[in-house]
Amino acid sequence: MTARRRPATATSRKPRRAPRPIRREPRDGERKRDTTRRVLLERALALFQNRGVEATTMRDIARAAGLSLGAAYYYFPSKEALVFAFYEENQAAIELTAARADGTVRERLGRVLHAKLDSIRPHRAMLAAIIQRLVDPGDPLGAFSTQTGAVRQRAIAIFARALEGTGLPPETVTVTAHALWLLQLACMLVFVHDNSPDGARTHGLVDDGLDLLVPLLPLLGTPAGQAICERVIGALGRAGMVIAPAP
Amino acid sequence: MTARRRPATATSRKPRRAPRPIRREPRDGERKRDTTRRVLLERALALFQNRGVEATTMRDIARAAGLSLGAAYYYFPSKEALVFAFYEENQAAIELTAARADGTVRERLGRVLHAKLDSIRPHRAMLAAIIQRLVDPGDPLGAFSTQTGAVRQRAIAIFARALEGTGLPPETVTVTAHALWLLQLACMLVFVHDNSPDGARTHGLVDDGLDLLVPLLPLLGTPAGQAICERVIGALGRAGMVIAPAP
DNA sequence: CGCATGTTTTGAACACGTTCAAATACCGCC
DNA sequence: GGCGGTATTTGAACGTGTTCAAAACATGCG
Repeated sequence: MTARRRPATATSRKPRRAPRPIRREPRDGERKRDTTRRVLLERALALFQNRGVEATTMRDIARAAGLSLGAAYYYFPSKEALVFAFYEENQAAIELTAARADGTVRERLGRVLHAKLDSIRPHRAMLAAIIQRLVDPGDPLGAFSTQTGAVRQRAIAIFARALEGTGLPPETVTVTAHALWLLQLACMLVFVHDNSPDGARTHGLVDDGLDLLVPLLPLLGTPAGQAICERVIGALGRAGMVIAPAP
Repeated sequence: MTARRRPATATSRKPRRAPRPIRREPRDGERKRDTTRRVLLERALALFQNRGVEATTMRDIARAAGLSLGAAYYYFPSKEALVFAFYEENQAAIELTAARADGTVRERLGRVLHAKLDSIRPHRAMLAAIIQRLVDPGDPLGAFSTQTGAVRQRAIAIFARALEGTGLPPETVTVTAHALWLLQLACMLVFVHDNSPDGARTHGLVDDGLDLLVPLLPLLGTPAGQAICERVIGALGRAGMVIAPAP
């Protein structure tokens, strides 16, 4: 599969060879360090998308960026860190496209969820390799960790904004936004392994789910619905989970 | 973390050494093959629980069972396979303890969920390492895969039996049992990283959740509830997911 | 320039999961 | 016992992610 290597002669200290010269053109006012880092990340994401995360080795990435293996680790402490960089980039991109506030609640929620799916479609193969970690509460790169808290809060805020037309009290909106974010995570889980054309099956599931859930939203404004929200917040609080309002 | 090894002298072809003699006493009417397999599994699970899955190497397992590395792979094709063996054992154990049919629906469901948590408590450290794979639909060892289908169906059947007193139509019971199984998976996800004494937080969450949900179950019997069930089944069907009735 | 100090780069070494050809044990049959 | 075939066992080798001491480069200062 790879080149055969010689029996590793234990003590073969050669003098350093001259490094291969690969262009890494800097951008405006960019430090050399930042240029190298950016190029490394670009090549890594390209490889991830072409071959998948698992199949891309750190040696591949380093070679594609014209660096040695160790240099790659100098800029990113682990392969995961490169993956997380993608995660952040994706969330920033979606905030730009899906945050419009016109239309009905149903339309706005549909736009957010469909946009999310569309934005990750090119990276499905890649996400399939890491989504397992996303849903692991113990993983520092997981969607629930404190490290990714900022990204998560921004994502939840988008749902909260989409709920603005409902007239529900703020606390209820916050709870519902959290629930919708969880729903989105579940949709991603399904989408990543959906091999129907354009992921039509998952998109259809999103629409069916929203058609079912959105008409029920006003019920959360009734006394009974409020009581349920209170109890959910109470139960989660007792379990040590804090539902923070969106900023 | 592990012992440092010497510089790996590259070309040290020694003749075969005599194998270390470690007792593997057979049980009644057991083939030698089965004895070795059983001992290997026992030692592996013990190591998993003491040190966690990640920290336990296949070399450790082989050594603990008095085998060489290759021999371990002769019996189990991968480390995962050893983990899956635990999964099956655990499910078989819980079926014995949690399948009693007396008490109210609330009591029966509580018994099933609490028993599940109790049964995995000794293995929390171990599950923390594999639960990520459990929730990955693409993983052959995941809870959703066809390979684990038999175990999953048995687990869902337990919930269906616990719902018998509700008087809901069979189809509704089936849907609800699937939903409860999903809920159980979520509880496991929480439980695995719950460091409160005896996992009290998660157990409390289970009770709070059931207190909230069980009183709503009769609503599923109303025409509106029936309609929702129909639509859920329809949506899942269009998405290519089949809800199979328990046997 | 010479030298020191910090930044970047290098590749060998490490432990891991897994594979495999070969060696050894086992067992029925003569 | 000896023979032949199967079952089991062995450990070196492979490719992987990651670490690390040292080398190479950059920059500031006399």
